[in-house]
Amino acid sequence: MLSRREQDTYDFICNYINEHQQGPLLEEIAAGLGIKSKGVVHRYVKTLANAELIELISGRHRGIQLPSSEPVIDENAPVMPLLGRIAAGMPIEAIPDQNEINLADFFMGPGRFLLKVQGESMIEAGILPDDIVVIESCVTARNGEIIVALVDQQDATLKRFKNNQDGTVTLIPENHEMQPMIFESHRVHIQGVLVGQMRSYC
Amino acid sequence: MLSRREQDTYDFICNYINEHQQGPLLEEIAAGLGIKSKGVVHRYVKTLANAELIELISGRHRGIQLPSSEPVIDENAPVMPLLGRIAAGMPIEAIPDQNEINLADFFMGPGRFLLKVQGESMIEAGILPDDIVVIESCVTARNGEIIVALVDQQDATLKRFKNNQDGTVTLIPENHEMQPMIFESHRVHIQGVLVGQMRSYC
DNA sequence: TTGAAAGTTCTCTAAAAGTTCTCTATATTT
DNA sequence: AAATATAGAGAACTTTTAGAGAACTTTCAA
Repeated sequence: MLSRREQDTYDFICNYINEHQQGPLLEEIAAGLGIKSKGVVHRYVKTLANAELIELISGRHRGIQLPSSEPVIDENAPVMPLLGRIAAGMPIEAIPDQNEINLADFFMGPGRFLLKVQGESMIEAGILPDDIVVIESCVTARNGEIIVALVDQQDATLKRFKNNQDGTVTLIPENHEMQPMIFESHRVHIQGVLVGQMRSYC
Repeated sequence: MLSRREQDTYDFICNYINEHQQGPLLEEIAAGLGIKSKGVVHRYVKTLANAELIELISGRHRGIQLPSSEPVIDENAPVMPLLGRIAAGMPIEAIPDQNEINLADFFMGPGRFLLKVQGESMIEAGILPDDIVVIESCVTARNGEIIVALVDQQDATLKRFKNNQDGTVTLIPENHEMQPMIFESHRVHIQGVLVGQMRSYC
């Protein structure tokens, strides 16, 4: 986590490189932030380099760069062939421009985790008991998204989310045998939103 | 269970981080709750950290964070943390002896491929349009399995399989608006059986 | 090649923010 | 009535953040 002035320094560097296609001098950063000592700026710059937000070529004039993003190629990538669409019609209709799916790309991402589903409250959304759901951590959701919500710090459930804009929220099960539940907003804390689902039949 | 003011503090922190993308100062919380002493606020904050509702970077200014979804994900290995079961009950019930799922193990195997689902014929089995299904190639199936069947070398469909033992088979859609179809066995060729299913909400 | 310009490393200062106390008061429970 | 949990004030202290500036080393261009 960056302090205020570290953040300022980072913002300045990004803007500068954007405009000039080269890194700023320490003294330019200092002037830009209203700091008189380049030693101070150098301290911030080193912190940013440490956090790998920038790259620093030691000693070099204007040796501040944005990090070179080298795409890492995974040798044994979890890639499976995607043959086509299945339904009535031709035996199997090919899908143009997509002939494989990378499972990692499909499901994985920062802040994501899995939960096993218990109960039938989301059955009409195609989420069955013992399915695995992929959740991305966050604290807010848009209306209509399916979320993991913690009510009163006690009960975690998977439900469709609706903010009623009057200090209450509604958690909607996708099962016509169950009723939507209305809670005061402060009782409901969002743990994450649903981004994927998977099921094994073995 | 949290006391009233602890709950207030937690709500304030969540809202603050939501709006500002950074943690609040103790004095900002104090002002927000109408408390004059930052010592008091610090006591509440420590309780929340203790309950692991927030994370506290000791000493740091604005060092209040929402809990980092701890399990750090290695982008290169198709392994994701499996946190537990979700439903009513405890916040999240841990699953003993299984805390991660390897996507490759979960889905991949020799002779397996993917198909994208078109149509709603299997909707009551939790298989929706645009879902991806994992199929394992084979030429026979047991009753009750969901298979990819090719009828008259022309029409490939995903249906539940039943061998009637009288020279006919029944292909059963999981949608009460559609009718099961009976074919003479020689007209139906099994392409593979359903072993997995996945869906992305992004 | 050489000197100005730029980067690096330091020490020092001060304000801001977090931490740890003690003290008080009011409910609520036993 | 005593014990306990909750709620708040505020003082004293430590650590972090922010900045100034001096001394030094390295880079780079005339």
